[in-house]
Amino acid sequence: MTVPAATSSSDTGILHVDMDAFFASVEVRRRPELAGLPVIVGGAGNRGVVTSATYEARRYGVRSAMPMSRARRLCPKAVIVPGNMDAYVEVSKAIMALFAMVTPLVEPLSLDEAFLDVRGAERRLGDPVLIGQWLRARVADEQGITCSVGVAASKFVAKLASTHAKPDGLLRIAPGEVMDFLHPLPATALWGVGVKTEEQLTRLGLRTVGDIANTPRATLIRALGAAAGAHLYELSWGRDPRHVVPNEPDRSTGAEETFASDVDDPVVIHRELLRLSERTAGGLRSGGHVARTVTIKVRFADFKTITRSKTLREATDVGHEIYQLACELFDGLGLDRARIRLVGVRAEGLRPAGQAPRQLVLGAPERGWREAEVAADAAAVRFGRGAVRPAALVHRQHPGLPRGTERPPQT
DNA sequence: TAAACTAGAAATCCATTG
DNA sequence: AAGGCAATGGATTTCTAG
Repeated sequence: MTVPAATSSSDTGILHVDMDAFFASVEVRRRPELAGLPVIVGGAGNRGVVTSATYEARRYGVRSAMPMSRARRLCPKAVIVPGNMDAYVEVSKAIMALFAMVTPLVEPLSLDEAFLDVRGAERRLGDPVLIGQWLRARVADEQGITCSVGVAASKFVAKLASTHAKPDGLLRIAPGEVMDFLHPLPATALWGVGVKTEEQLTRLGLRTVGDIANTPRATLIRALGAAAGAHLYELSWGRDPRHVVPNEPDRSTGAEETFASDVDDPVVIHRELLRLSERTAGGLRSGGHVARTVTIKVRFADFKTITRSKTLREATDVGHEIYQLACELFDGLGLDRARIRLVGVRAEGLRPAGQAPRQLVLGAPERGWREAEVAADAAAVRFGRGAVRPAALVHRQHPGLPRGTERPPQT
């Protein structure tokens, strides 16, 4: 990688920092005997997908989000390891702390990547390229993993640059180089262009970013909708006014789970809804939030997926209230032992807890639940998760028995 | 063919309200 | 009085990304 000495990079103050093959890299660092091998992180069960893969595995065509069965066929000698989310969160905290040393203007996109606006740090730390190299060295030293950095004047060019630099590289795109860099790229390189948008673009005969740039705005808006059309047109000319915004508040939190095998027993479904509701409520409480809208998601055996939601007048962070609502929504579907692959529970319309004090209605059925759940939160901190849980969830989880096959306790 | 999980944004449809 | 309209909030789906 080269850093042109004569160029000032002070006009490109946005960095995109992205760990290389993050989960897989952390696994390799934890288990050095895996170094140099094709390693795949993902659900080991028969229904898992690839979460992350080392470059050795990618050479065989393994990609993240790929069904594990397919990945195994592509690369039979790959070492498949289950994820250790706690370990990834820990590394994530460390790198985010490193970013914070550079600037308060850090916008995390996920556990392993973030935008940094370093325009205010130049006097103190040097130009953006220097800062990028410093970050890469520190991440390598302290975490034993590599990362890549894109440097540009805007967020989306910085992101494309880091992708281009991978693995273990840094790329700066100067303002004068943006068009030459951008226009030959396939349209799918643009943020927001996925499978469906690509189909639309192909229908219009548009393959590259340059093709989009040379298409009338109105045509794009007609084909893609107001927001996406205008957005893509602007991006294709290298225009991206979005700022680096730290700490966007959460808008929703939730949990979903795919059964090890399809379930048609409503009792099992309800029990799962309870578990997911408790987890969702725990997420609300740990974030200091309450929510007004509860959404359930049901995916059937044929992969058809529906959602149903309901909005409360009073926001809540109580698992049992969420569970009640989730059950109402599920029962309202009127299913007759349909084969279900996945259920999920989400809480939306988040607001800070304590803003609107909960009215305690004497004799209301949910009275006391919140207190019980807060106590359970505290016990979980002291004794570990699962120390306290609803009775309906106690007789669970025989090790080795696939989820979804156990019978409900007879009443 | 086999398809996790978490999340945000936008589009569409619908009902209510003024 | 009737009808239309905009604004708003909610429900649902769809698309995208890591």
